[in-house]
Amino acid sequence: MKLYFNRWKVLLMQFSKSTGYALHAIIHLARAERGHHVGIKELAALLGVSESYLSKIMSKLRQDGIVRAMTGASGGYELAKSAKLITFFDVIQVVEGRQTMYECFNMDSLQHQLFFESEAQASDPSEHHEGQNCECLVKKVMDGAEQQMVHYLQQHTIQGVLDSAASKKCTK
Amino acid sequence: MKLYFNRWKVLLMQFSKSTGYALHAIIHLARAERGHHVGIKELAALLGVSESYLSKIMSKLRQDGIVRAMTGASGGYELAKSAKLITFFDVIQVVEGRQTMYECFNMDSLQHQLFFESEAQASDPSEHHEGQNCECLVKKVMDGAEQQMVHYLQQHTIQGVLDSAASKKCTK
DNA sequence: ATCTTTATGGACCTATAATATCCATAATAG
DNA sequence: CTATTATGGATATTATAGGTCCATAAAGAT
Ligand code: SF4
Ligand code: SF4
Repeated sequence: MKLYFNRWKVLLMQFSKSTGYALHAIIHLARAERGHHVGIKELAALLGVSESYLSKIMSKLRQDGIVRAMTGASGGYELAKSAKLITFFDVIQVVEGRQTMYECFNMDSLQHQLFFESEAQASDPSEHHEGQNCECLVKKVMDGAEQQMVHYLQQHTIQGVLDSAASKKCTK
Repeated sequence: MKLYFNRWKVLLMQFSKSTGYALHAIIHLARAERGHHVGIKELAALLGVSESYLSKIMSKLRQDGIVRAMTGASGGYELAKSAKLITFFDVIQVVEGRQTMYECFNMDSLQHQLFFESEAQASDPSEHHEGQNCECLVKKVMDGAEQQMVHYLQQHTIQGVLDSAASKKCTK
């Protein structure tokens, strides 16, 4: 029972499950008391994911300075800095990477060259991407869209979510 | 030569190449004269992609009312509406789908329930997602971020890019 | 010192989405 | 009727997401 192109199971352009795991793990750490280490066992059980897999994600978070880890008995993870200083973007970036969301698929394509034909006679086409003053508008719009999202994610911290949750209390 | 987890080739959260193809194809159609049909051969050659593959994408664009198609000799594609009325979002949505970018990975997880523990004693947990007034803040931030991007993409039309390209002329 | 607990990182595996090709069929102009 | 062009089904290929297993290292407890 495979799904074919016309019935395309379009799932693209989604955050990975790993991002969800990372966010929820961080939030749990933020709720723990200062100085207390939370083990991978506890985290994995909480999120309903295997310890092996989650440990890979936690390890990346450690390498990026979001959390601290300690081995040995009564070891585990804790936040490396205040939850006020950890934005959604920080966490997401660790898992999803740092490339731009839209990459030009073919700079050698005929159309790409046509896009710069206006005054491409004088200089060589590849040079046009260096200077900031002469950028392709397609790419510009796509990058602009990404920036909108990034900016929003940079403005929302883990602490912010905790605070709102505490104060709001789901007013029904 | 495989890449392993620690060297994760993080490419996630990117627009697909298909989106690039779709956008560039639409732009080419917008530049063509009114009433003229552009064949898949021309488009595929222009973008440097196979005719078979591009035709799938064009077919989806047709189903969504972005372009019109005509079979037979001197057939091909043309825009179904003015380029002023086609936003980046319209095109992207066809290829990338319509789901939200962040999907909750596990509503049965212990943490999800903890998040709603505040007043979850009275009613059942699954009901909390129905009402708009009591939404999870993690999900809310993620959806908010998506909305920022979507809104931006909805404000930029294909015609807008063509106009800017014509007027600006890469002022060096 | 030795044992136990816990994180780390390498190698491997599997499922699925993204990308691509081939071909039979339908529709249209001339 | 014929040449041309889009359509859609079936299939193949490749890359990535998602997940497992195990040997090793580090740190606390005995
Ligand atoms: S988006 Fe612009 S710069 Fe990128 S390939 Fe297309 S025409 Fe070239
Ligand atoms: S993001 Fe919120 S609603 Fe979604 S699974 Fe996590 S706690 Fe539940």
